Amino acid sequence: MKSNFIHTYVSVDCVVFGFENNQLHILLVQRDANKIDSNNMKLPGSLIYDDEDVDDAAQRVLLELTGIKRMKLKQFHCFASPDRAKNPEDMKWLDQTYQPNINRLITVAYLSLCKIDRKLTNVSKYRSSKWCPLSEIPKMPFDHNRILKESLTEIRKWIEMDVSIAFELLPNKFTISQLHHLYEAIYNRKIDIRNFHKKIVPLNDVVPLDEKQEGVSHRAARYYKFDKHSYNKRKMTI
Amino acid sequence: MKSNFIHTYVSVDCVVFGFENNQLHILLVQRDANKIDSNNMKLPGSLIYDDEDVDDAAQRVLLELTGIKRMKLKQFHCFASPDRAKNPEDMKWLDQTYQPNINRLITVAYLSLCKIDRKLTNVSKYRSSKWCPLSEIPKMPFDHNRILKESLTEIRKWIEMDVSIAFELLPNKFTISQLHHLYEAIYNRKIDIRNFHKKIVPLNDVVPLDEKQEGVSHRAARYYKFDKHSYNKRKMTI
DNA sequence: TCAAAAGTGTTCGATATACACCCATGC
DNA sequence: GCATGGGTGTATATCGAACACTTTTGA
Repeated sequence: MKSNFIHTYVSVDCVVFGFENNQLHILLVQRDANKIDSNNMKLPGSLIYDDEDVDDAAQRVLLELTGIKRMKLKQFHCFASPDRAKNPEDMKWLDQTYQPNINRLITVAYLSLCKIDRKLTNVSKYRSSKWCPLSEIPKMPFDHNRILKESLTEIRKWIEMDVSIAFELLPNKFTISQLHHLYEAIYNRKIDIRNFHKKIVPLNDVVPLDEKQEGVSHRAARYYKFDKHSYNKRKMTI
Repeated sequence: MKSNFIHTYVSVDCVVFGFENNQLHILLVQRDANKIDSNNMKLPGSLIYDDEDVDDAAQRVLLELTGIKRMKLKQFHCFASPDRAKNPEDMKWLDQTYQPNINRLITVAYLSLCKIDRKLTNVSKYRSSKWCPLSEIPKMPFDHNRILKESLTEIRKWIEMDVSIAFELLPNKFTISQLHHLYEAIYNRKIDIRNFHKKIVPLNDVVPLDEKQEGVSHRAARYYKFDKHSYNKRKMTI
């Protein structure tokens, strides 16, 4: 009987995407209450409880972080390098935050999506959270930078399998231009707007409203909404 | 400080695909030495060691199982339901095989591929392993049946991202017919052979050999080989 | 009337699908 | 010569990429 089988702690970490000013943002939390600077941010996450599936743990983290129940969420990878939590500072933080002698920590990473204009109602645990533009992500503890990087290829796969996730990132009323910029941000490349329009037209679940933009110094764009119920019946793809 | 954060064991389980007689097969291992029957099979797997990444653990399992180093391998999901190891028989087996009081077990599932005609050199640990046709998979312990089911959608995604994995399942010399049947098996639907040929032609890395089938009672099929090196330089897709 | 973004159509090439016949071989 | 599977070609529809101009609005 082997004695060195691993007995470890397991955490979940969530990469929560938002979209604003034509840029993807990630929701980061402050790691320590006493150190308030942007080099002190991390992905939101938590150790999992003993009666909790990892999916449930991720939902709990998101609920505590945003006040939103049942957010869209997708597990994408388990990170388990033996030295992912071996940085002395990270180990000290684990000691203080959870309990001493966490000698190894495996994490399951999740993707999630949030309308960035939603009012977030942080509960206790997270002193401060912040939407950080993708271009300004600081160095983070553990392997959180790597997790974030891999989440970018995952969000593309996800949107290809299920367009509806795009609309999780947009306000309820949005313009085609916003949707277009979102796709450009996710794929990190220019997408021809004329061809883009043509792809949207056949999507019956993207429905034009009578309402238009107001107070813009150019032709006002029409607002659209996404009909989730109708979509869930017959799936579509962009 | 919460006391009910989980301190758990972590395992890897591998779904190893093979292909023979136009059917996908899965490599299963016998669970107990003393109970020799087909209702006693499971996915190959192992607890991970304390200095081991999950990827390495999966490689180790495959090495012990097949004698092959560095098999193609892809992590696809972490299964962590609190009651996935709560069946009394499964708990008893964990007790006996590893150590007592494994109260919770989380597993990370892997996909892998093997040429089914390779001679496997089992080492110690696995008394017996067996290629089981997909259509004859028995009821297995833990959530292994669910893991297997999810692996089927994963292998499609994988082959779409990287054709070369198809050739991991075929002999070094193969006919277009074999490749065709493999695709039909993976997608579980008929694929028009004429159109299939047309897709293969432009793939420069599938190279025709001078050799043909012998002793078949119909027109002999040409053998092809897959040029892995050439492929790795410029990726192609089917 | 100008600036700025909204919105619209056409052409072309590539790809996917559907479908039917001749070829080589062993019996 | 016939049964069996191997191998090829053509027509059509669909999709994606490239590309330029007119419209609406506020300033």
